[in-house]
Amino acid sequence: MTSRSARAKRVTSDAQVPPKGPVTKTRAPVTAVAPPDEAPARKPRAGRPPAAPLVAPTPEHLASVRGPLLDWYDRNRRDLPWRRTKDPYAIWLSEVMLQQTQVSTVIPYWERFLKRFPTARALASAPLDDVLAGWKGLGYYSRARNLHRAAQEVVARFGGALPSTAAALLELPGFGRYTAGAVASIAFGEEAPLVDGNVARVFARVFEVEGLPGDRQREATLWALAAALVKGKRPGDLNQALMEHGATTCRPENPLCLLCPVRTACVAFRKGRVDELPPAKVRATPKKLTLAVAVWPHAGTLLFARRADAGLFGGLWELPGAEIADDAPDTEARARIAAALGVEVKLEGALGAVKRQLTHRDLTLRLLRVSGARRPTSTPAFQELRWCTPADAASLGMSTAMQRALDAALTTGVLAGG
DNA sequence: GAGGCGTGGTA
DNA sequence: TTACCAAGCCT
Repeated sequence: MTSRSARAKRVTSDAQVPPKGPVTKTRAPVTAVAPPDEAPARKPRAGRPPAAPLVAPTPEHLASVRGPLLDWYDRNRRDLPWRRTKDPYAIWLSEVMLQQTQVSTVIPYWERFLKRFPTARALASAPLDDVLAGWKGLGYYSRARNLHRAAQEVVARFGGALPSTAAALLELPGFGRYTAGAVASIAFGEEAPLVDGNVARVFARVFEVEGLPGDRQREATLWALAAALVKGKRPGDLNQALMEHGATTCRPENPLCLLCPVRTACVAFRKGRVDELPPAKVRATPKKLTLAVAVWPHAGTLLFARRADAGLFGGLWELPGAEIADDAPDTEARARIAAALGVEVKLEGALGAVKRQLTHRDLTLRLLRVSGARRPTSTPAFQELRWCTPADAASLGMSTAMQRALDAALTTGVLAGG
């Protein structure tokens, strides 16, 4: 069996990207995918470059997927906490947390967060700082900022009640096509389609949708399929069934085809192409990012800084950091920190480094113990500066990377004995 | 539209 | 250890 990792590609930043085929602005040929018992009819137009076919399934083929999938879902659905509520706000929260994040990771966050911010109104009236603290460690922190903004908009424009259509939801910050479809269908019963990574994979196999992730034609095909399939009863369950099926059975690697409820309707299964659909995403090599991080003890506290809202770890607290070259000497690192803080600092010693692997960054935090005659209380490089004890810092919104750096710094005993 | 944006699980 | 990957959105 071909493993996905063997097929997966990785490009370095200076690698040549394979040239894309000639682009045609004319509509690609429409290919009807025949039900598995019949031979597929493919009629690419002569004289044109091959384009991803727009899959147009027959009503029979759709029905042969829809029914068995819903039956399977009724028997196999996982008992997830957000499936026990009909509260649109709670469902919305689950969908945002689940973006690019696995179910098992989300569950404790969802329960904690909902307890702390039980309604859209409660969330809207909370300081962003508290919201980010509730998101601490979950990653992709712009989700929390957008959620907070959207809650405020919901209160201001809709009296605290989430709008009930995908079209209206799409106007809110943090709602893309997927999340709008998910909340509209699951919380409000609208026949709104959704396509996530799971659904894309399921469709690629069942309907033999070609093309790489991100390809426009492919995306259009997937959304058209989702829209066709969701028409009917229980649209929310149908959408969840698709995702659940993709997450548990039609997995990226080692899919459980023998347990698959739609095996007989699956074109890839019939053709033996399950392992080659969908093609693996081409990922860029993470870029190196090195930050000099200031460990500045004073009277049982350390200096913390709140990052700008945009960009990496936006709005989060940190030991004040400044970007440096990977091979920068400590003297240069000290200078960068001094510039960021707007005061002179003295280098007291290096406290080692913490490395973190992000999806897109190879992050190194170099800890430098510093001191200074003038202790800063504000500086343009950061939204806010604050001198905190470790206990104070525990309740700040902070990335896991910086939490590790802080733990490492405290382990060295910088605060011991004042 | 391609790249930025986190983290933890898994093989 | 390393690399891939997961219920995407924003610019």
